Amino acid sequence: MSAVRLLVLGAIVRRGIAHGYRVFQDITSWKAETWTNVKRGSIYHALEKLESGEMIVAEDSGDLTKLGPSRTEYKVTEKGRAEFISLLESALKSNDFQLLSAGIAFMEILPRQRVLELLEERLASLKDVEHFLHTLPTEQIPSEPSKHPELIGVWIGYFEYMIEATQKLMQSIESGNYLFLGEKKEEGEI
Amino acid sequence: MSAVRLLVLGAIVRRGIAHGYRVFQDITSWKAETWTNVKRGSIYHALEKLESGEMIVAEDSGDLTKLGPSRTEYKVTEKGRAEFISLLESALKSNDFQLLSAGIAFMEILPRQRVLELLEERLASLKDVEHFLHTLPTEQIPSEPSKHPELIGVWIGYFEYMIEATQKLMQSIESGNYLFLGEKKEEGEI
DNA sequence: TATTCACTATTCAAATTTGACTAGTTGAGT
DNA sequence: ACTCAACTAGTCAAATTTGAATAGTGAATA
Repeated sequence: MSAVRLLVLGAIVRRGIAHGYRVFQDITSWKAETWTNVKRGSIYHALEKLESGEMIVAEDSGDLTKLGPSRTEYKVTEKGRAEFISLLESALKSNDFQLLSAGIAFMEILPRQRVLELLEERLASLKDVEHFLHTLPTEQIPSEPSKHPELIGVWIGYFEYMIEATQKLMQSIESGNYLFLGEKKEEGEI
Repeated sequence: MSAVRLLVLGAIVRRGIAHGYRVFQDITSWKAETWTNVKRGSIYHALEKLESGEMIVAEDSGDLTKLGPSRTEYKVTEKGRAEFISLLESALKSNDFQLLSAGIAFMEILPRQRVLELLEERLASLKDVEHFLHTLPTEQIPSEPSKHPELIGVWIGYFEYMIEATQKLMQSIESGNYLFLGEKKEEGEI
């Protein structure tokens, strides 16, 4: 599963209400050319699919006074919000980096403890893959691509980095950074 | 561009001749569940596209004696080989990790010096992105996803790792590992 | 020997992604 | 006033990806 639905739902959730081009603008402004590469077309398609699945509804009212080309504004339904939470949770568990990125972007929508649980799951899965990669045989003059030391090496390094990054993220969350669901600014003790 | 065409062409190049399922088997055996995630359907589609573009040709002869369901065997044409080289070169330049992986898998098909040039280009591009990421503002309580310190941080770390991995790879190639195009086993000096 | 399971091999429809196109609005310069 | 470029907003066809369906063969087993 790609990150498009998660990003689109998240963009509308943040705004409360939004039309396609606004969602596109928001997402591309977040992306920084790197962690997202969502095209306009995919966004409009996702909006159609989400609408037909009753995750979002088109709002006719809104600023009819506004200028510019006509547009359709959408709001997220209850069902859509549930879907958003579900996508967000699997993004944080997934070991796909694009999904993790989107997950981090929206993680404060979940309770702190829940995020830590999900990242713990992710960590376990990353470690499994890393371990598996270490079991693969390599050959100095590789007889087939899967045995290329550089290929295996670069992937082991990647998973090592992902493990480290996940642990650092968890520590940062554990140490009280950011405001998660149900938390208030300026807390003293508790 | 995805890695499918590169992988399919590469798989046929390695075999000299191959049918779709063989290509699928080879690719999935290389992948180790991690660096490729190519589905059967995509391979057959790629074969059709490559055939219609005259990158490969179907061979009717071959082992007619072989058992099992009927199949179509393909060979790579001159044009296809040129395309393969071109895809391989852009894969090694690209800062997409999937493409780099496929590029590494086949890199010995190019001359050593050429691979180093391509990786040098990749390195420059990675450094540009890393520098760009450092210019992005962050906020401790992020007002929008793009300003999330964890998000930016995790991506900076990722590019740092990619830069490091590319440099290590280049050093390994420079130090004489592997046999590239035009090189022979068991060389003494020169 | 009939059944079931696993493997080989391909095809196809449906979902998704991409990139190009249309079209209205605003603002800057001439 | 006129033109041109840039931005806003959306649509659409074509390309690609996905996952399920089909179908043949061999091997095991009850």
